[in-house]
Amino acid sequence: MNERDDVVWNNLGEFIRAQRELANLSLRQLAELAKVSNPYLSQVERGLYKPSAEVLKNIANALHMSAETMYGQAGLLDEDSKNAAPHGVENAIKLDPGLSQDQKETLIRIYRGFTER
Amino acid sequence: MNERDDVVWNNLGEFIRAQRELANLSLRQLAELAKVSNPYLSQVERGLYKPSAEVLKNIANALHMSAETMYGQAGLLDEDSKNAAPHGVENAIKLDPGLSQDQKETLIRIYRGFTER
DNA sequence: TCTCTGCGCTAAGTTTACCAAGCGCCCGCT
DNA sequence: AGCGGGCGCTTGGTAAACTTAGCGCAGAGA
Repeated sequence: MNERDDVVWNNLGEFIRAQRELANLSLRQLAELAKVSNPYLSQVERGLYKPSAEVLKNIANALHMSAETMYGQAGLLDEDSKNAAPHGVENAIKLDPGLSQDQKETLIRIYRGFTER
Repeated sequence: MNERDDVVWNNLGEFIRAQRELANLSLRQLAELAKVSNPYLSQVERGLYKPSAEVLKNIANALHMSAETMYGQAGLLDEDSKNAAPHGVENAIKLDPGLSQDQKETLIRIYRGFTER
């Protein structure tokens, strides 16, 4: 864990605290909503701990924000949000965010096996 | 952590192992790519441990898939955005004039096998 | 044959996320 | 004045994530 990552985690804490205060929630209130102990949340907000994805998701839901946004702030998402143009089965497959690269290749291979004949 | 979650984590392990084998990677190779120890990856694949989001992201990148997909498989994404996926793939398949009805059903079955939790 | 290398797994240890108990402070009561 | 309750924080402790060392097996050469 290098110090660039530390900065990211610190920002995450500040981000959570800012959102919590924006929602007019006390530390204890948010802790209960997010199903974590209040001391732990305190330490997370000050950047002492790196919360797990599970906790991150609960905090996000408690703050009425998407888990993706939370992961983004935590630096846990890919930057490669590369999307292509939509047309036809192959492109729809390539666009689908719920498929892995290998799954996409598998589906496309099967699809071509059906059509190229 | 109730047992419904355990099932999710188990599926995650199987999912990772399947993807790894699809990519023709040995456990040690993927471990190095994902910057984790190979015994740990082994236990993750067998559902003994619940990897942190950090590890999940590294594994996803090593397998050339998006971190979101990984989180989705791990059950770490929002429930309220669970239906947000437009399923453009299924529609594109159904609209494709070059596929027979059986072929469409086959493709959709495989697709759902990939995306369902 | 025997050795070498890579495979997946086990065992034991270290690190770290997370919790329960409790402290000190401030503010609103009476 | 005293007291009660909410605030955020510190302090141990437990459990779980993660690592290092090493086991046994299978296949490939010499």
